Formats: sequence, C-alpha cells, structure tokens
Amino acid sequence: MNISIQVSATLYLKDPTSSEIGLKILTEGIQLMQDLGFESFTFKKLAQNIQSTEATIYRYFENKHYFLLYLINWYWGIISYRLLLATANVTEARQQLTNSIEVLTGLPDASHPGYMEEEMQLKQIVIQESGKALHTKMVDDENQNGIYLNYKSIVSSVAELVKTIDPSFPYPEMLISNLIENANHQRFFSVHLPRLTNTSPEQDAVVAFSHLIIQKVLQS
Amino acid sequence: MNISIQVSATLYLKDPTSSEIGLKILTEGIQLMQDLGFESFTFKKLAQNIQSTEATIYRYFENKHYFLLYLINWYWGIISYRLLLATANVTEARQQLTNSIEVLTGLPDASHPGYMEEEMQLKQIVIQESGKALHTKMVDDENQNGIYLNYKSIVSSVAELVKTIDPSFPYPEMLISNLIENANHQRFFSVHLPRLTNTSPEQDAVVAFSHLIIQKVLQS
DNA sequence: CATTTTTGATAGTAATACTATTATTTTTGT
DNA sequence: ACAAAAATAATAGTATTACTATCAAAAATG
Repeated sequence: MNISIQVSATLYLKDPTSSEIGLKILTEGIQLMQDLGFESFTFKKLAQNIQSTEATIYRYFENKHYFLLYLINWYWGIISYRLLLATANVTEARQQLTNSIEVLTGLPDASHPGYMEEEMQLKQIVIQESGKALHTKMVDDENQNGIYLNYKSIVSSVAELVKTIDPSFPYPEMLISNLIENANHQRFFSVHLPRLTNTSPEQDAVVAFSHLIIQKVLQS
Repeated sequence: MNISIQVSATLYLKDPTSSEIGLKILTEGIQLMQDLGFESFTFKKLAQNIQSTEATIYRYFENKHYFLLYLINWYWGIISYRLLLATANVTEARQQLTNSIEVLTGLPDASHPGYMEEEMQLKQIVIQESGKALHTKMVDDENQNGIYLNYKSIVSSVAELVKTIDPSFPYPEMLISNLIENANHQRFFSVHLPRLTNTSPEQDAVVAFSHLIIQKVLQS
C-alpha cells in the first residue's frame, strides 16, 4: 500500500519524487536537517552526503527555506490523510472531533495503516523548525502561493466539527490552531525546558490535555 | 519614574545600558530588527544606522542571536514587572490570576504606569521572532546559562496561582505556557494567516479566549 | 541511435559573520 | 589639568554561505 501525499508544486522547481536522486535529496535531507538543525543545514553538506553536487540540488529546490517548507507541507499532507482515515465511517461529530484531536496532537504510530518511515522524522522537524518556516518576512508571499493551504484546510475542517458540536462557541479556528501549535511546543519544552510543561517524553500528557480543553470548553 | 529591568548578564559582553552608544545599539537595533526581520538584520547595517562600526557592536554582543535573546529577555523582564504591579494588593488568588492573564496575553497599554516606549516594539519582536530564538541547537547550552530564567519564573509563579485555585488540575505549567505562546501565535496569525484564527488587530479576542479557557478549565 | 534532459565538475560572486590591528578620541582617577 | 586607561573608528582580512554560470559527460527517451 503506497499512498501519494500531495505537496504544493510551488515549493519545488523539479519534483523530487520523480527521480532517484530527488528521493535521495528528500530522505537524506530529512536526516541531515534533523542532525544539524535548519541553520547549520546547507545544500553543500547535503550534496556531499548523497555524493552529488550543490548545483543538482538547486535544480530541485530554490533554496533551503523552500526545502523546509516542502518537508512541512509533506507532513501536513500526511496529517490530512490520517484525519481522513480517523474520521471515515464515524457518524458522531463528537467522536470525529475526538479522533481528529488524537491525530493532530498525538505522536505517529508505526502500527497505523500506511505508516511511513519519514512520518516520525518529519514530525520532529516540524516540532523543531516550523517556527522558522512560518515567521519570515516572506510569509505573505508564500501564503499567496497557497503554501499554507494544507494547514489552513486542516484547521478549517476540524473547526467545522467544533461548530457542529457547539455553534455558540466563538473561537473555533483559534481553538484548533492553538491545540495544534501547543502540542508541538509542549513536546519541545518537554525535552529542552521541562519546567515549562507537565508532559515528558516518557509520560505524554499532550493528548490528554488537548482532550480536556475540548471537553471543558465545548457545550454539547 | 524609571524602573531598571533585569537582563541576564550572560547575554552581553558589555552592558549596553552603560553607555550612550550601547543605548543607541538597543533603540536603533529594536527598530531595525522590526524593519528587516531577524534574518536580514545584520550588525553591519545596524552600525551604519548608528554611525558606528561593526567592531563596536561586537564588543557589546557576541552575535545577533544573542542580541535577539537580549531583547526577548528584556521583554520578559518588563512582563515580570507588570505582573508584580498587576497582582500587588490583590488578595484573591482568582483575581490575581485574572490580572496575570491580562498582562500575559494582552497588549501593552501606553497609559499604564511606567510604560516604556520600547514595550510595544519588543512585544512585536517577540511575536515575530521568538520562535527563532528558542528553537536552536543552542537552546540547551543557553538554558544552562540561565537565559530562560525570566520566562521560567513567570510561568512558574502564575502556575502557582493555578495550583492554589484548583489543586486538582494536573497541568498548571502547560496551561500557562500554552496561553502565553498562544497569544503570540494568534496575533501573528491575525495579521498573516487570518483564516487560522478568530481574532483580528481591530477586534482583539485573544484575552477573552484566554480568560474563557481559564474559567472553563479550573474548578474553584 | 540521435536527441533531449539530467547530472557532475568546476569556477566564480556577493554577502555574511566574524577577527585583528592600529590610530584616535573619550573617560577617569589623582 | 594631565597622564594613563579604556573605548571607539577606520580599515583590512578570512572563512563560510548562498547562490549562479559554464560546459562536458552520462542517462533517459522516443
């Protein structure tokens, strides 16, 4: 079973999934991005890793910023797919929301159908680096190119569930985008600044916290 | 009335508040950081702006990353002071918490006592750039240097109020760090990705959302 | 198997993030 | 008021980064 995950074509110059070397750029690039972090990651280093050249990588991606955006978009593509699976054949909106929160704030599970090797690595990258991707002076241009479409449509569709369950709740999008961002933050804190959180890599409390917020805040 | 705000001495090589040129680095640096954004901001450009030289700025700050950390620390210093004012002479824990949430998630108010010119600018920088400061491979070293002490002590003291009000609530630190981070995120979204939020620069809903979460989640 | 496309090898450029050196100015302690 | 110390300006220089350009070799394609 191989699912194709949609990544916006504005993020690459040449589709990296269309060639051997493109796929190598992705798989080794993910690894290197994790090892070095965004700022120390360079196309030159990646080229050395895959025994290719800088010029070749530049034929696939405009620059490393777009490469990161590609990875993040890929991640959200996977999440979209997971949301679809998690809500299919579930009739109750309440249960659909519960399942969605699980997907959005939980960790990837290797036993899930269609689990991809890269899923966990991408999640780590999103946790560590997504702040850098979003917060740029470029954000407005990128937004126009539909780069955050994946993310926006996720928030929008889960917020719809919130509206169905409690039409009187005034902040559905804010609630969902908050829970998504919070999950990543708290996981970052749990590793680097544990005094700021009540979750830990051993005892994950992020999902429980998210469910609690939903349960307390929405009337049904 | 001039209050001295504490900034950790590990963040600078030479105290910028100790000289004319140091103060100029701060005030013009804040402005330039806002205008250009962190990635385009350079010490060379700042030096030109203040009619000085790169070398001089490097005598005050190790690099622009530390400069950003200084600004963020300064911001949290101001917030500490505001929290103190907002809770002084308030006896009820519930009211103390309400006032604290207001300070943590609201916008600076020029009519407040001891309002500083830089307060709003620093807040903007925190909203735009703090993700870049926190999420680095350096974070662990910096943490050891006590750089996040200001931030951690804020979270910790407000979380104490939560514990007083509802000792059974299992995630006090997570709740507070979430509300703080969320406020900045939602304000960023409101300008750049409005579909992700229900607040806008004209109709600020961040504080109301925060109060709502607190009210619904804590038993008292 | 001829043609187009992709890649590799190499070189080069402008900008960045610094460090070093020395002369000049400013501050300070007495 | 003046010598000594400290801070700054002016300038130069280095390694790295983030690219762009050129051209030949290899691979894919029709």
